[in-house]
Amino acid sequence: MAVTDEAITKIKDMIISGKLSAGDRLPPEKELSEKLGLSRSSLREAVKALEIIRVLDVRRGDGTYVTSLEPQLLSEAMTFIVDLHQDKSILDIFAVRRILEPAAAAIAATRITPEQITALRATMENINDETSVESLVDHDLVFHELITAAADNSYLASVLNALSSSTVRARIWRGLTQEKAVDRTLAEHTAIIEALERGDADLAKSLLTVHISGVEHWLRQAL
Amino acid sequence: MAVTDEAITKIKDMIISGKLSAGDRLPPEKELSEKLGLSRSSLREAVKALEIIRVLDVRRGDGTYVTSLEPQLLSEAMTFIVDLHQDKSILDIFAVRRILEPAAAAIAATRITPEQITALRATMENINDETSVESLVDHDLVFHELITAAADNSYLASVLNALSSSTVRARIWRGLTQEKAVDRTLAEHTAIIEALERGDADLAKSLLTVHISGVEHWLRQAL
DNA sequence: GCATCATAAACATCCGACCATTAGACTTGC
DNA sequence: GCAAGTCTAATGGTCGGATGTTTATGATGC
Repeated sequence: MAVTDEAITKIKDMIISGKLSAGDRLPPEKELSEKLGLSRSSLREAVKALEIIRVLDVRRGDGTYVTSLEPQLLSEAMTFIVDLHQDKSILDIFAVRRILEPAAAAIAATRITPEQITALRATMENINDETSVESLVDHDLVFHELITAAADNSYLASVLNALSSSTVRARIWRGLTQEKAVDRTLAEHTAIIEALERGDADLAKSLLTVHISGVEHWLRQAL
Repeated sequence: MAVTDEAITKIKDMIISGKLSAGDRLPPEKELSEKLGLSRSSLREAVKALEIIRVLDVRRGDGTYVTSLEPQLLSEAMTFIVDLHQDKSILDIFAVRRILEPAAAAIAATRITPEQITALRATMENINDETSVESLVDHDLVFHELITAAADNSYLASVLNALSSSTVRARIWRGLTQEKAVDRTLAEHTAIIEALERGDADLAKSLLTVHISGVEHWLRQAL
């Protein structure tokens, strides 16, 4: 194994074993490189790799720290990866979403707060036929993130958010607007909000399944 | 943004835009660094970061290539990340598994092949009270991977495999053996195989839910 | 045709220098 | 005493080049 990979493994192990905890500061690059027995250049490659997957947080002029390792950071790292995979088999990704998101909605229905309902309704305002694709994507992102957030499981939210990154959504919404399917999508969103508000987990789950399947169906014929 | 991060973004964009496709070879480090306007050292940090998330494949003495970007590679990258998160909220991770794996089993029940059934049974052989924890973990890994593989959705399998990495499993099995719960776990595995063999999707789904919930329950009281 | 070897290309590693930024100590002025 | 500004040491960011190691490839000889 290359020295850089060894360094990555060593740092990873230090975190898993608890020698390094969330928020801890690593020794300066020069010192750590000597300790691990490699050059600063090679160590920096290792640190950069761990930085991109949100394990380390490098602050210039200050030092390098272990991130909070919160689930949300998993989402960022996963999104980066999924963005690169999306063209390969977007339908497979959608199939996973179709499993997770209805389940998330069912959980959300049992514990969503009035404030979250209000926030959901807010995503529906000021949307009409002239709304730009970018704006539609933004609202759609917030809508679905609010639902997954209401399910109160950060990992569930992370995986879902990564699987439906804004890059993926953008391409889909572009298609939806061309197909004049925006109205239908918004109507489904409205129905979902109402089900959540009534605490009807079963209906919310089914509505989400229908909602996602609809987009999936459009995708299937568009490809 | 630092030059290294710019390089990461540029390479990523080249892949997303299609200028670089799976299997393509990148220009030599020296040439690419000049093209992107940064030093070779900095470029190498970018390449290393993309290598660890399985986007680039660096072959010493040969060159650097874009990986196949197959879903399985997503799993490797995700596993690396999840390993670092596991202590934070393993119960949340289990909750996601409890959603995904029963759904995967239901799909698997409709399309599993006799060969896959045979392979599943094979994971049950030679297991008894003296079997080491490491061996139990291995068999358990194969058992669940076979089910997710039978569902025939690489992304579903990738996410599931990452969420139940061997590191996570190892700790759980250590607990299970202490609790003398190995027999029960194996009995549940047997029941799942039979349901899959009969093509009973509904039962397979429920059995998986029960199976995972059982472990979840043990975990909840152990923590 | 096949095995062996020589060569060049490409990545791996290291070193040392210098730049840019930051946190924190310090000074200043009130 | 306190607030604002300043200075400095620590730390990461970037670079260029030198050298080692591995691999692919073509030449060579049989």
